[in-house]
Amino acid sequence: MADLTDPQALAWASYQRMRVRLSGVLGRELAAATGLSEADFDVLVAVNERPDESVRSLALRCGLEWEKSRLSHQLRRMEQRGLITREACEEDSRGSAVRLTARGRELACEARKHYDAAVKRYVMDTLTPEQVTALAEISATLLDRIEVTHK
Amino acid sequence: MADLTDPQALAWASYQRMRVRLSGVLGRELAAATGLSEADFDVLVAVNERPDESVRSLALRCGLEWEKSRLSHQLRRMEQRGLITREACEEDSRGSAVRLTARGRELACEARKHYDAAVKRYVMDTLTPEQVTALAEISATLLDRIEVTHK
DNA sequence: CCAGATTAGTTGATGCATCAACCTTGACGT
DNA sequence: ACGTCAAGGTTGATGCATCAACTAATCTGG
Repeated sequence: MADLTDPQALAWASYQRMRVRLSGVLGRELAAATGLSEADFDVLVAVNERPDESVRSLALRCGLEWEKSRLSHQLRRMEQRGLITREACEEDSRGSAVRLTARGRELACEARKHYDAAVKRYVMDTLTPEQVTALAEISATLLDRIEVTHK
Repeated sequence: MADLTDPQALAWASYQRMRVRLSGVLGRELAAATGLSEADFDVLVAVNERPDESVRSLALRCGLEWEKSRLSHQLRRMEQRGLITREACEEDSRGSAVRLTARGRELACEARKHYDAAVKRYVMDTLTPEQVTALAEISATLLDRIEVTHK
């Protein structure tokens, strides 16, 4: 129950700084290249990866692990900008179905290319393969730890 | 210039998920324990760690690596909630100096304890020492990579 | 079949992050 | 000195994230 050791504190500080800077540059490059935010991007990709024409909000929400109000607000903004459309859902008339517009589909592909390239450039080409593996394992371990206590 | 490999894509997905969930639980626990946001916390700790009574906004900004308008907005909100006070700066009459209120100082200590304990619990006690070291190295490497191209 | 509980989704409010525009004050070259 | 320019900070606008309250449709037990 002791405090953090010095190396631990330094490791944490370094991680925090990296996390902030990295998502900063990735978000900025994405916005510069496509005009999309990361939230836009996540939604577009999630919808586009589906084989079906349209996706239920519910399915999106589960895939993204977002709160329902977050998704609702986000979809409203994206609809206003002409990236998606929303229509009634057949199976459940409470639900709604999301469909990409032509522009939405186009941007989804474009953005995916830019984003993956940036991840490659900033992360994958910078770390050794062993480090990439280590990062994956660390992430998986921490995720487990979180999910153990938070149901 | 190829795409991400499958393991790379999985590693990235895992990292992203961990990043979101971890800062989620840490932020939530901090808020539950103290009523502070992470932004509040960062500012309080940064001010409190100074030996001096009051700190210039400029110094804070550099330490936190925040934009000036971000800090200004944050300080306004914190002032309204009675965590800090702001006064004119002697050396440079453009500047402003920040001082913690009694409540601010108290919360800073309280929050630090809770936060460090949570980092220990979720991260340091979960990873092996080697993994902590690896994470620190990975973070430092990525930070270097980012700073090479940006600035 | 119906009453109560769940669930899908929306809405409004608030805090946080960023951008651009602005104001004041200090710095500097001439 | 003085004119110009840069720097410290504030403000307003917008988008994103979360919470709580709400509506409407579905499910479930009796």
